[in-house]
This record gives sequence, structure tokens and C-alpha cells, in this order.
Amino acid sequence: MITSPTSTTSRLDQGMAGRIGDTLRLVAEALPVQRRVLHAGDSVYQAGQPFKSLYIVNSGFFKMVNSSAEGREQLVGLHFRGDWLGLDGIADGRYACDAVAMDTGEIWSIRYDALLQAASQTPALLSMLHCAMSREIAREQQSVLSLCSLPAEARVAGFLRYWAETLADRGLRTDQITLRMTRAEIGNYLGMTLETVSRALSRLARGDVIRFAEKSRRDICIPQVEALTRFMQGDLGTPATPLH
Amino acid sequence: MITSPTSTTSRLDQGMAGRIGDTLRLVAEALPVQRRVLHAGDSVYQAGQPFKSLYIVNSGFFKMVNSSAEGREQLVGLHFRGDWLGLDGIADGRYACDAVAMDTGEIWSIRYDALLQAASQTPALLSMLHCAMSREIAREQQSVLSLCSLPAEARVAGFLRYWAETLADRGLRTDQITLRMTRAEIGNYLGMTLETVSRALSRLARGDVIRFAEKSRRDICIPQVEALTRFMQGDLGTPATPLH
DNA sequence: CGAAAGATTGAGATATTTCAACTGCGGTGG
DNA sequence: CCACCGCAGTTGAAATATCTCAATCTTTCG
Repeated sequence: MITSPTSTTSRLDQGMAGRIGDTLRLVAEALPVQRRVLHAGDSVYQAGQPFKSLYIVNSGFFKMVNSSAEGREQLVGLHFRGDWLGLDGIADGRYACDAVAMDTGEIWSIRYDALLQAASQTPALLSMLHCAMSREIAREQQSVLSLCSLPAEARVAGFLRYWAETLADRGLRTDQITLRMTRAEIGNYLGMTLETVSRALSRLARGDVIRFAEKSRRDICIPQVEALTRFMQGDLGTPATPLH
Repeated sequence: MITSPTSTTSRLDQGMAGRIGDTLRLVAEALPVQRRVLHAGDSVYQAGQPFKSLYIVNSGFFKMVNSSAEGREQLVGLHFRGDWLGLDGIADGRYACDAVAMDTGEIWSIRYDALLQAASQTPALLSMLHCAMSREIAREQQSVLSLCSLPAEARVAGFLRYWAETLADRGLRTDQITLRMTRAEIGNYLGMTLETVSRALSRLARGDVIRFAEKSRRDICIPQVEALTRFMQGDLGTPATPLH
């Protein structure tokens, strides 16, 4: 996933891809980093464990699963190369979610106390941490917006766009993406059933907004990302109450 | 709202109420703080404005409104005494939402650069900032969980419980709460229509989980918070797809 | 007091879920 | 090698939660 070279994305995206690379480089040279390779299903940490370290995704991708007391499992976030994990654990000293690998990948772990100490020498480290947290907050706000105000099909379109943007940010090609998630996982993340996800994808394909690859209906071709955006708006949804 | 003395809440809550007071005190003495009084409808800052400062709620309460490009307005967060605002602006240098007062209240503003500088002298400041961001992330994860996995009525119950806990954390009484929001605002926040909110509240009242005050149906009496929790579970909802 | 905004409630419309049948695919073991 | 099983996905039809629309009532405020 991370091995692919830069591609059809515009030169502007280099900024983002560059930032991610710089982050990893800076962390690696300013701090003692412990690297660990995980396989699909392995967990980086589990909800409730005492918080000591933050983690950075070097490769692969990861899901954050919040298991409520009553046993329901909710996928509350996805994380890719350059993303930080475990930020939700700082506040009360325990991680709030399970972080689980969805594919083979490498995780770097950094002790939080070591990070703070190093940050006093290298302010850029602190800056990066704050940006990561801030981005996470803004991203989750987007999730809430989408969950509250878009009908199911538009949420699926938004999800695909999000995935494509994520790849673009990392300098990867976005015209052909491979969702490494089952329909059930996508549905769980988007607050709908797997059947609804399936139907939404089928309709997007019928409308030629996306196309399925020959084999494996997890490979999705997105000729133009703007088509997804247009679709989300065209599906003019106002299910949530307008504010005034 | 903030003036009420400690009350029926247990001694354990003092920790949280104390933390909030300590936070405000520490910030005030370690930093140049600019105080501003706002009235209902006034905005602390608006989406898109260049990020320079963070804000702390000293009194009153505030909503974060994310206005999507297409003009839909979504309430993505509520903030009370001791909460930090503007954290979503750090990452890309602009605030992502409007922050709007829902009542008369006082906001403290702190320049981000000044905060970072002061933090190098006073590590506790940094700690507080990180806790605030981490708490915000964890809180939003809860929102997503609730939106995805609970039916409407349970979300309303969860909302009331959240509000009660927020008051408890601040050392205020929780048996009698005043929602300073219209049904439309609550519905917008919870991803449902105002009618559904109204019906849910009516049913909660009919089931004696809550009680309305004599006048003003915004004053709600919550005899026991656990009843809300029990109700949320009893309303055993699994609308979102189970993960496996 | 009267107007405007907020809230409640009912009944029909609709999006999404649920349940069920069917397909394709990959592995596994006889 | 093939039969078989289980998992992922698709699709249809019925069930249901929520929304929409509309009427009515209450509260607030100038």
C-alpha cells in the first residue's frame, strides 16, 4: 500500500505527502522509537489498558473500535500512514478504544513521557503532536456531520471520497482504490447495515459514479472524485433538524 | 449556572470540579488572558477565521456549529465551564466551526503562541492542553458511538445523561436540569427531527424516567441518572452492523 | 394582549432495517 | 480433483423506525 510511487495526483498534494514523511523522519531521529509489525486482527492496544505510549502508523491501516459496556462494537475511526493512535488515552490514563490492524503494517510506539521531554528540545515535535490531535478532532466533527445530516447513500459516497483523499494525501493513486474492509465493517462505521452499504454501492455503480473491478468487489474504480461530491450534494439530504 | 454551590453530588466529583477550577486558576495566573462576555447568539469565532487563539469557557455554555458548504448547519459539540474551544483550528490554521454562545457567559481567550511559550516554563499548562484535546477526542468518539448504534429514544436518554454528568462534574445538582436548547437544537445535535425529540421526551416522562417541571418544559427532573442508563440498555438497539 | 416562536401530538409517507434466498469464491479434506 | 462448507456479497420483499406534514396548544416577549 505504501510502496506505490507518486502518481496522478497534483503537485499540491506533495505538500501533504511530504509532511507525513517529514513527521516520521523527525520522530525517528529525535526519539527512541520501538517498531512493531502487526498482522490483520492484531491489536496495538486495548481499551482500558493504562496509557503510556502513543503510536504512529508507518504502514498498513488500523481501526479504532469502541466496545460499549453492553457488548456492542463500534468502529469509530480509521488510521493510515502518518496518523497517531492512542491520543484518546492521555486524558484519563487509559485507552478508550481497541486499536486493531486491518492488514499487515508497522507501528511505531513512543513513550508519552519521552515525547514530552524531547519536545522541550525540539518544539517541532510538539507542533506535530498538536496538529495530529487537532486534525483528529476536526475529522471526528466531520464524521458527526455526515452521520447526522446525510442519508445512507450519501454517507457511502462520502466515505469513498474520504478514502480517496486519504490516499491522495499520501501520494498514492486514487482512481483505483481497494477497500480492505467488509461491507459489515463499512456499515458499522457509517451507522447502517451491510445490506444498505451493498445497495448504495450498487446504485453508485449503476449511476457510473464508481465502477467495480473485474474481480473482487472491494476494488473500486473512481473515475473522478468530484462526481462523488456532486452525488452527495445532489442527494440533497436534510434529515437532521435545521438549526433555525 | 456556575454560581450554584456544590450539592447532592458525591465527594468523588469534587475531583473533577476541583480540576476545572484549578485549570482556570492556573491559566489565569500563568498567562495573559483576555476576558470577554458574550450573550446568546454571539459567536466566539467563526469557521474559516485564521487561528490565533484558544478559548476557555469560564461561564455560560457554547455550541460548535459546522456549516457544510451546501448550507446545512450541524451542531457538533457542546461546551461548558472549563472546556477549551478552538482546538480544531490548530491543524490547518483556521477554525473549522462557528463557536456560538447559547447563553450569557464569559470566555477567556489565550494566544496559542503565548500558551506554548508559557508552557515551556509551566509544564502543567501543556498537560492541561493535552488533556483537553484528548478528552475532546474521546468525547466525540462517544458521540459517534451513540449516533451509530442507538435508536432515537436511547440517544435522547444518553443526551440527558451526558448533560447530567456534565453538571455533576462541575459540582452542580443534577436532579433538576434546565436544557437551554430548543427541541430543534437537540434534534440537530442528535441526528433526528425535533418531533422525534419531543416524542422521546414524552415517552421518557410517561415511563417516569424523567419528569417535566411545572412550567417550561425545558426544566427536566431526573430522579435517578441510572434510570436513564438502564433505559438506554433496555432499549437494546443494534441498528448498526455488528462487526463480526 | 397579541404575535411569534417553541412544543406536542397524530396520521400518512418514506428511508432503512430485517429476514431470507441466492451467488460466487476460496479453502479443505476425502 | 472435486465436493463441500463457510464467508462475503447481492438482491428482493415485508417490517419498522423515523420523518414529514399538519393541527393544536403553550410560552415568551414586545
